[in-house]
Amino acid sequence: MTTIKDIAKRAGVSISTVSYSLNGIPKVNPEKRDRILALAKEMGYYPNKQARNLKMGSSRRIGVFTNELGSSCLGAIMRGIQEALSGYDYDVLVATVSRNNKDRAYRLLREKWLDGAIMHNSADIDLDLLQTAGEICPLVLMDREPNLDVLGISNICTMTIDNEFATKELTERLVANGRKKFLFLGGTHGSYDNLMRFEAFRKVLQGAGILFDPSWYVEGNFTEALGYSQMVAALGQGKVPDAVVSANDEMAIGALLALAERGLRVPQDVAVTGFDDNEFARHCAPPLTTVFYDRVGMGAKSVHALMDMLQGKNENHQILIPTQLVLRSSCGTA
Amino acid sequence: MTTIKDIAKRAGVSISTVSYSLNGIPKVNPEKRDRILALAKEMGYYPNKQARNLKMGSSRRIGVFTNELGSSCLGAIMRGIQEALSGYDYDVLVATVSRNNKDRAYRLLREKWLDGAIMHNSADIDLDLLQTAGEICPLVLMDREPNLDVLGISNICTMTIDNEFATKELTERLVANGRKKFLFLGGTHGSYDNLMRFEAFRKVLQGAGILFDPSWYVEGNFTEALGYSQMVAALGQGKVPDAVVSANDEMAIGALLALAERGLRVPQDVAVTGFDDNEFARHCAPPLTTVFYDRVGMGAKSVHALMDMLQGKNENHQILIPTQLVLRSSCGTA
DNA sequence: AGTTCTGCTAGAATCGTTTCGAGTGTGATC
DNA sequence: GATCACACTCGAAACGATTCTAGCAGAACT
Repeated sequence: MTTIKDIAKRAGVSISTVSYSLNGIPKVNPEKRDRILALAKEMGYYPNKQARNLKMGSSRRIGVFTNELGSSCLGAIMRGIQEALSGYDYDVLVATVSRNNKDRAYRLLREKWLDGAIMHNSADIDLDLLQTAGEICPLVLMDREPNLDVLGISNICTMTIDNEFATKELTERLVANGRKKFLFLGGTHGSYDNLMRFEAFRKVLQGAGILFDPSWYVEGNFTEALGYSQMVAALGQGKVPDAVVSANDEMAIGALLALAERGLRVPQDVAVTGFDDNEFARHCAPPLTTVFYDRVGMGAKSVHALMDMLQGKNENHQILIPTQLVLRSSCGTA
Repeated sequence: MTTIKDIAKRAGVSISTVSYSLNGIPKVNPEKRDRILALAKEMGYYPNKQARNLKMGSSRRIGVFTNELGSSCLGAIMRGIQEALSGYDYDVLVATVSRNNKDRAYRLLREKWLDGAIMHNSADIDLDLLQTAGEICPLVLMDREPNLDVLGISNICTMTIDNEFATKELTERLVANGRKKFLFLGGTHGSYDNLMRFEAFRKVLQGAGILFDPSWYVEGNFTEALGYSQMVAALGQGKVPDAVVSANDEMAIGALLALAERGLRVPQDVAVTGFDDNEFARHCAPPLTTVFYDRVGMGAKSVHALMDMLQGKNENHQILIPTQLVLRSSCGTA
């Protein structure tokens, strides 16, 4: 590691002169500055960010917290984050946080001097952790109720998918298609997305004068496995719908499997829809009608929101991510 | 930010005493130490890692470099990395590196004081970047030729999938199934994985006395789109195989689409295989025979390898990731 | 000639830690 | 009573940077 001191010694000047030269502060004799710059290059000098940040009181680092690192969804978001961040001189620290390892998350937040953080799938993150986080640095919250101001947390942006519009569009389509017996395959209890999707769904049915039996809401956890088993259970109880609206794609896939096993044809007998437009939605049998939203864009937007907040702009901003209905054969109206 | 100084002042002791107490160094009067610890807690003290690391000369941070952040494959690896890392007190910095943004990668490496780095998809990373990286910190290289010692790079582990075994198993199965006219759907030129897979494939055919026309190797780039278009092109040129071996799942899916469009039945007319056991391999029509390997485990192993190297153990170790054939209906022998 | 201004440079303090070396007071030993 | 070990504590120097303050030339003014 060559340091600023080494350069100063070799150049026969003081460290302040070197620092000024390196930072382009126009105090130094241009000739001398060029000599120092050349020397720095020759000696392979790279500034020690650790020291620099300590002195400057910022870390130029943002954190990304999530509880489901493996998901392709986060992958896309991360890509967006990275791409957007390459414009600013920041880097990214990634950490998983779940209910189990809260203290680790706390420690991370306080020790690492994050300049900002993006919380993904934050519905699963404890409120007091959020509060703590919000006190430390600006935050972008994904998939979380957008009315956090109640808690007195400032310095926060929320970013949510336009679940309402998407589900409305989707459900109306099914209604127009003549479907009458709806089954809703719900996600994890407490999930904001799930709640919003179900609410919008219910409202459309209500508006259309279609009776929805609450027992036809079956609760899954966003996984294919539970989508399958809950669908099997429902069919076993004689709940044979002509439309299954699933809170996400994975569960919809599970439902497709269960329906196929029972000999029910999709979409002739039952229409099935998902949400997310996952990689396999296009490829399953039959291809799944679902809702797309730009995840890479979400990542990028979250970065820009964070950077805005770091500059004192646009606090408590609420970002709504637009959606797009992707019609495929599983819903029978493609 | 409460600092060690604040605590010292409030406790009426010197900062060194506080530091000793906080670090459990048994020099301090136990009573006083407890008092200081309590005070630290009360004041909400968290050590500033930035300062600590500067003093200690390490960052307790590893970097993960990749060129394809969005992939679900990396997602799983990241999960493994995080899980394994939670045992050590390290955190993770993620960066994308491609041929285009080399300087950024260089800067990152030199400025961030990484204690180690994991290079994913490193086949796409320039050699001199690797060399630089290797000089700075220990490295784990994924998907890269395992004979780097030639270059005089030390402090490196490589981690590769057992492409040879997997492809051998797969191809032999197809041969035993009576397939004769093979088409190989290759991945990006220069990819280590692709090369190894093709080599193993060719060897099996040779051993079985089956002639392989080199023009029946069609080059894709691991994407579904090119898998599709290359398959269409091949069929258009009259290359109608009875088995398509694809270097990965995505291209295999593309091929499935192309074959279906031509009215060729899978697996009756054509057997199709993939590689990776992606999320959708199970769900496509027909379900895809492919090769599974434990990506979460790869992440974890890479961390352990890195930690070993940090302790001066097991340099230049080569890790082979075992594979598992996943038989589904697309190959006709399930 | 004396003063002020300007351009450049050096020194020192600082960020929040760790840790060495030196210093204190106490009790045990010679 | 002097010596010494011991337990404890403190001050100060680092780590590698930034930046304030002050100083020193020489030029330009009165």
